[in-house]
Amino acid sequence: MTVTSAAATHADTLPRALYDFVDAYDRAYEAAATSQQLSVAQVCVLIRLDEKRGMSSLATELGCDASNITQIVARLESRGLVRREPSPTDGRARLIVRTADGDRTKARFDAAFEFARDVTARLSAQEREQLTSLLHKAMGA
Amino acid sequence: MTVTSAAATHADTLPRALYDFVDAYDRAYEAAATSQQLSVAQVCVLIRLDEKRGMSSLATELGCDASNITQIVARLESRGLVRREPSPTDGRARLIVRTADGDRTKARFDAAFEFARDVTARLSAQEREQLTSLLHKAMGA
DNA sequence: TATTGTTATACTCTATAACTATA
DNA sequence: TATAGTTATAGAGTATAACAATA
Repeated sequence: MTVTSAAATHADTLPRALYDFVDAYDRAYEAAATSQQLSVAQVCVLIRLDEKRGMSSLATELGCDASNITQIVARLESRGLVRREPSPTDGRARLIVRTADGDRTKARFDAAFEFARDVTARLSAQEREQLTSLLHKAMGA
Repeated sequence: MTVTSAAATHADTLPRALYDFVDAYDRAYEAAATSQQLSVAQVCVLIRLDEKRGMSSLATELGCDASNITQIVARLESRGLVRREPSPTDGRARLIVRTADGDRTKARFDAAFEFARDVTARLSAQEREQLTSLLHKAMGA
């Protein structure tokens, strides 16, 4: 998804601000992934491996098919960023583990994704609190 | 589905709220596209055709390669949602035009994308103004 | 020479269906 | 029977490179 937050006359409406903000976020996220030669999908898996876990758990959380996870994990594994271990409790399952190399790559991704830090830096403590609260409310939290 | 997704825990920090909000927005956007049998990329092109325009202009705005646009437009054209016209002023260029059917499909997409309307409905007038303003500031506007 | 757009190619994401091994 | 994961397959997005036609 992509957009131009063009300086439209007075596109000062909330829907437009939402669109532009999400677009900026998504672009920054993808750029950070690309900086580590990763796709967004690969990052989505990599960052969810702070603890070892099974594929079906990942598929559920990411809202995609299990066969999808198989392929993404296979690519991450071929690059040495994760590895598969047999589950000690379930003979069918495999646990995905992020390797030390994967840890370093994730850390570099985090460092490259400056967007959230920029947002934080541009707002006062009170504004940050306000924004956090408004976003929760906007989502129906 | 896209693997761009969300998570389960609920930390009250701004970075986390940003991530969750963008994830919710992206998922809703994709669902609206899917409801019209469109990909997100196809929607991105379709909604930018309120006026006829060339491919390179679209490629620049969307931040992708021109060959990419060629393919997306070809798929939209094969479904009758857009058509290509020769440019009257530049023999190399083609102008992309959204057809009447494309107009209707875009309108149905807009109707299906309820996210922004939901956000609006959940906030008071003052909160909407606050959020709009905070998002602009957060982006460095 | 530079630009507009296309074609060919290759890789990735994604879902569906069929399959295995295990529960 | 149901679940965890894989394989095969196919459609779509994406970029790069090479190309044609025009500016």
